[in-house]
Amino acid sequence: MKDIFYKYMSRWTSLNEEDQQAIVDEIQIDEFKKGTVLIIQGDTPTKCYFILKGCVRQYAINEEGREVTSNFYTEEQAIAIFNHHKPDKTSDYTFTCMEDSILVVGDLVTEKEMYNKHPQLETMTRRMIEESFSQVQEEFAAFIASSPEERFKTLLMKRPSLIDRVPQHQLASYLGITAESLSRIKKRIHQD
Amino acid sequence: MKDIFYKYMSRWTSLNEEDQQAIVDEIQIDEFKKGTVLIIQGDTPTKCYFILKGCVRQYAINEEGREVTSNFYTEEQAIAIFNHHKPDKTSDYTFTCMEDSILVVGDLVTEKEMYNKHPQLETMTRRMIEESFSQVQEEFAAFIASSPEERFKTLLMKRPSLIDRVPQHQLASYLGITAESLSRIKKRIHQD
DNA sequence: CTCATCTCTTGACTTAAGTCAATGCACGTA
DNA sequence: TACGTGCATTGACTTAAGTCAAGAGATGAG
Repeated sequence: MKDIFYKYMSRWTSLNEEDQQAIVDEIQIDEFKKGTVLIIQGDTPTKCYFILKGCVRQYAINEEGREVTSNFYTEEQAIAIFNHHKPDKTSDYTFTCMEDSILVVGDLVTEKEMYNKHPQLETMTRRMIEESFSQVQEEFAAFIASSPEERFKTLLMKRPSLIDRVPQHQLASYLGITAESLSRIKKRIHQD
Repeated sequence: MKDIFYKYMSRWTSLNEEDQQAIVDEIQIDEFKKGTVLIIQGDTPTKCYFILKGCVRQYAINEEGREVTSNFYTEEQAIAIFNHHKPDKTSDYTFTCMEDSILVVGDLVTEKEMYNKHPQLETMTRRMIEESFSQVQEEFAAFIASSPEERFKTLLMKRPSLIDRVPQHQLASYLGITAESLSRIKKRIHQD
């Protein structure tokens, strides 16, 4: 499992193998059962996560008490929650495992120590964050410009595995439509 | 004008005043006329920008030849475009000044030198990027969960100055609806 | 001043998404 | 096995967003 993280990290840094291995040796990897709640909406998270295997859903309960899914994280994605600019530092979202998962667990409290200990780690994470940020910006721009049917088609193209891994009504929520509408869109598409 | 940037920067770093001033002394500030194109879709940008005064629109021409607006940047916002993960490093968007603007201009080529010269600069930019990223994630999640009317209301609440500064049909595009629909939504709201 | 261009509103009409409800199927637990 | 729960589909109906087009007003250039 650590190989996966090692390989992933190699994309981001010019650390020599020794330093890179030192970082990898220090990371904590845990297994979580399907249904595990990693972070609860309203709580202040002390951990961050990187997915080696599995799928994690990000959702919130809105003012009407309904669940609204805002993201699914899968293999080789970091669950990037930055809340230190918020006064109370609480998370607006709940994160749960949609299936048995294996995650790298980072400690937000000792984050700074890690940066001091491995000076190039900050460059690495900055670049990782930049890519994630860039991708989210692109996805957001595409979402704005798309109809619900186009959004579903994009999902089929870019993240087909989600279809098998998460319930359709949650996918619908993630696409900003109702489960009924998604059902109809699927029917329409399969007739084409 | 440099005061604005200095004050903004103070939020992000524990640099002493001297170091901070050194960075501020080094930055380049330019004025741009309304209509100036900063970055053209398809080109490879060599500059990045931070807005001291003014408004910049991000848009793309889609496959049907229509303009789709995906963001407006206003005072104290960085135009954060990270494309080094793309093979050809080109920008998917065009950026134009919606009004006369004053911008901090950063050079992407000498970026690394700046980080080496001011070691804490990287921490500062990482934290700035983290906040921007967090905000975009929140906006994206809210967008997904909202109806067009709710999106407009949110815009009224969070960024009211955009109403006076950009044409309504571009606002509509940014909200993912047609100009006609936005007109109708405004009418509906003003009757309430 | 005239004219062209751009922007916004509005009406008529269409389309698709939302709401409510019912049905059937799959799965997990006792 | 029976039952409860969760999920997906479907129908009836409503609502709102999209499309097309026209009209009016504002602005800038010649």
